[in-house]
Amino acid sequence: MLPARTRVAPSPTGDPHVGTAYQSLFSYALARQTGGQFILRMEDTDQVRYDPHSEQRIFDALRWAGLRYDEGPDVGGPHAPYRQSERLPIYKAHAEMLVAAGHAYYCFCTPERLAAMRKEQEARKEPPRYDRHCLALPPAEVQTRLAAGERHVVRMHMPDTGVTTFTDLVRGEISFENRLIDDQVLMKSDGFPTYHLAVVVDDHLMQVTHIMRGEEWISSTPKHILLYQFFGWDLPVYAHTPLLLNDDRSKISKRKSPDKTRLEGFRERGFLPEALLNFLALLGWSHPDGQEIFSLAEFVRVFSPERVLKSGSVFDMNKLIWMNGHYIRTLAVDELAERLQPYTRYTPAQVREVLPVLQDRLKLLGEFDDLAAFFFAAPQYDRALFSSKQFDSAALSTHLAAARAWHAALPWPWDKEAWEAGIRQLAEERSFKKAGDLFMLLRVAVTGRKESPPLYDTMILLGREQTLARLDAAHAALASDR
RNA sequence: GGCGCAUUCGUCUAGCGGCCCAGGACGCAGCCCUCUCAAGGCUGAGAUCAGGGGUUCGAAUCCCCUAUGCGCUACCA
Repeated sequence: MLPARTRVAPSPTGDPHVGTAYQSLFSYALARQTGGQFILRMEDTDQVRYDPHSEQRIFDALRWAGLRYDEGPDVGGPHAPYRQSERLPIYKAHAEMLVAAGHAYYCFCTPERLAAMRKEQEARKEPPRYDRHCLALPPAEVQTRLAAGERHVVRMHMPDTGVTTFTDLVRGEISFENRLIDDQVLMKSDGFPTYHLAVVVDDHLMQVTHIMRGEEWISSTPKHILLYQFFGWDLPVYAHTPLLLNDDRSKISKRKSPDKTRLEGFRERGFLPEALLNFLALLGWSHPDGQEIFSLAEFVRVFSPERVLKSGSVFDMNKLIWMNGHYIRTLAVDELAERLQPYTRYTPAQVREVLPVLQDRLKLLGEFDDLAAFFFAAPQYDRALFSSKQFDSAALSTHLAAARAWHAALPWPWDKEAWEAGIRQLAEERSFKKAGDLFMLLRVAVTGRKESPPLYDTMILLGREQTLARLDAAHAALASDR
């Protein structure tokens, strides 16, 4: 395959969106596997929704995800600028070319007239579309109104006949009747282009060969194709990917899925970018061998647009969390410790020390401190955790004292086999119904929790002094609570 | 309303005419391991392949119709 030039074109309108990473993933893979380039372009043509901080956050989010782009606003490239707001003269010139050729026209209709028109159309059960009021204006009048500086837009003059057909790489042939397509606004009255003009002009000028985008764009594609034809340009290849869905199967949205849409949210909670990317890849594509776990490099190698899925996928947070845990388990301790640094208040040495017993229990990096806390600070005992069906707190208290004395007498370093045998024997001597009950008593005493890594490992990590101190503290807590 | 796209276990999917009375993954249940929680291993429940017509010796797979869902229908992308 010839080198593909692909692009992702987010709008800097707020929080970096998961869809940007999702779309980037496929475009990135296609560019990389063909030895082409992947481009980032800022579609900042909406002055109303524009957020000045958004752009930098998008750069950071893509960098975090590991989706390196070859050209973009912050890295430059042969087709700069990569920010649409800095390309206004280009769009203006192209819009004028279209007008000159009769493929577009000036429109002076006010928002009020447009609104009234739509209302009427709706009342008559007609599809809402522009009535071409300004197409009929005499050229002389257009010139005088333009010269007078009257507010206006440029509209695309759609053909009244014919069918626009294109072959989508993932869905096959798709056709639209030209006469049913509205006369799309190309240039807004504020001098900015709309998406439709800007995307076509830029994709052509930037020599984009493959356009991969969400399926919500399918119905806009004929407008874009017609523009290519009006300009006399070669068409790019289109491939529309399935949508990411909310649990109710509607297009994923911040309002319905606040925990799934913000890219920064995934980072904050401690998802590994490789897990997120792997998961997203599976939402829009399937591996030819049915493999579910694969790296970005592997994805780049085996990706093919033909295997892109056709229907939208519900974003299953549960599975992502599972996958994140899986990736965490595959990491070497040193590597994991490093990755935990932004998420923990503990030192790298501390993290490395306890990680071996915590790694299998970690699903999100952000949960590490909660899991590790008892290693580094004496627990605050929750009296309820000590409750036993068999013993009252007085009895529990004496058992703890006995266990403490037994540990104190055990030669350090404690041997695992000897230690465990000792605990079991002690449980029997103190007439515990199950040895496990004694283990649990000690677990709560040592960790302040009912779930923890294996007791022996935990005590060894804590050390003799700290273990004895906690047994004392628990004993005191139980004794004072009467 | 119009146009478009889609439709296999709860969810993500495999399947491109016979190997499928449908396989895998997450989740769920049980068992094993086990001092708890995880991790891991095993087993199981779970889909009349949206419905109806065709085509064919044979259809989840091809064709048509219907239904449903979703997307678009802005001087937002």
